[in-house]
Amino acid sequence: MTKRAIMWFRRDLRLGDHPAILAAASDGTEVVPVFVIDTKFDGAGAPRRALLHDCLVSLDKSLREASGTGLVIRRGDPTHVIPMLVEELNAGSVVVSRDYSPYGRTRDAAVADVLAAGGRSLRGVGSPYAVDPGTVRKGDGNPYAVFTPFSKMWRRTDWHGPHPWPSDAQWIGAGSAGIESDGLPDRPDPGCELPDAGESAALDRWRCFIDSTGAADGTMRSGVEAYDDLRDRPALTGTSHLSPDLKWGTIHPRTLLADLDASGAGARGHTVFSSELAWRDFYADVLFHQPQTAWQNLNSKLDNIELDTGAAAEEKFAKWCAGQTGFGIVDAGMRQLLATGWMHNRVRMIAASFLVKDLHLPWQWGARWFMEQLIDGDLASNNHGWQWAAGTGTDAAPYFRVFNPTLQQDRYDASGDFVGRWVDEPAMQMVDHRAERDEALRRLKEATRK
DNA sequence: GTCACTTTGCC
DNA sequence: GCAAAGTGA
Repeated sequence: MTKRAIMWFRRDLRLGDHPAILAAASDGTEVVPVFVIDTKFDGAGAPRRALLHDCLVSLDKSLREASGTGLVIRRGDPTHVIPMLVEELNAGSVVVSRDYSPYGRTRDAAVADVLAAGGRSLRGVGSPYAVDPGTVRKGDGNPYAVFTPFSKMWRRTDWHGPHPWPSDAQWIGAGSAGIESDGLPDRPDPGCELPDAGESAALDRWRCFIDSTGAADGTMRSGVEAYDDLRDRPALTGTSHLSPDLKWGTIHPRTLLADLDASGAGARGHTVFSSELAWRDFYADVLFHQPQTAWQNLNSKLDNIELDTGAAAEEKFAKWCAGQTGFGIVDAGMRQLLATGWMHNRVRMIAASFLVKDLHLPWQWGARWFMEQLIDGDLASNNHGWQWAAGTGTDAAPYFRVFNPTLQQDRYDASGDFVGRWVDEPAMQMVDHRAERDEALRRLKEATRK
């Protein structure tokens, strides 16, 4: 009798360079492609759920083209849905790409327990990272707390090369006899424009970034070669825009790293871009070792810092969310976020610093807002990015490093092109940066007083 | 214990 | 150029 396995997709919505699919399909095993719309995420941000919807449409289409059979979609709690499907389909195992997020680990452990009770197994193969969380360690076996030494070790760690396309997989999915899919629920209204979603769109974006000779400043370089010069200029398309693809796994960082090696991008472009992938792996590693730091200060010494609360704080927060702070680059970024579900990374840092240092609000408020609005919202990268900006996170460096939004704007948007694109009214600054900087430093000193 | 280093920003 | 403290080797 032919063996059958379930390929349970989560945030790995592609067919290429996908070791879990290859593992599921080995020895002629029939593979049922499944995605569970987890009711736990019903309240997640509409832009991200809409992009997920588009990624699922694309994956379903790719499966149908490859095999004439589609993605099996079920809605519910995976700890119930997956074991039920195993029964229904008489599958011997369930194969997944490992999920290292706090919720993902809990969910997968629960699913594995239920399956084991029925004599079946949950098999984790691969992850969304070039180097799995927990792999890169110091000489004494402990994990790194600072990025630079982590990244040096990360670069010395071997990662697996890209995996081949699963051309001989025996897919048996929606449309096959006896296999039913609930189909996709209605697409949530994202409230903003979304980029093209899916694996081929991701590969197009990437090829455009490494192949073109048309860097955004008009020099005859590829995007990756110009990356070091242009990545901090929000008015330009100097970054890859692959963050939503990495979030949903429509492309894998392995693919990117291998292409960088092969492209002759030059040592500098290669190193600067790949270090961004190292940041992604680093934050996943930090969150893996300390899951509570998703929403709690990594540096608990700052737990008692004075923060604003009450109606006045809510009012300041609302202005920040709406892009009505009166600081051009902050407002432009916040409006870009509302209109597109994406924000340039330099501007994320500036907007985050402003919320924490100028408005004295909890970084968690900003992190939650970003998670609600971003199409690339990833718990590890987003929340540890916020902790970095707040000075509570993985930086040996100090809280007293305070961004000056005006100087940042002069430095990275000197022409005013970016701010002008989103803001046309005169600036009425809601606070005095100089005074709030001093106030932030005062609160820090008080909190860290021995 | 020492010493280099910090997605650096500010002045 | 300076500030400035914790990490990592």
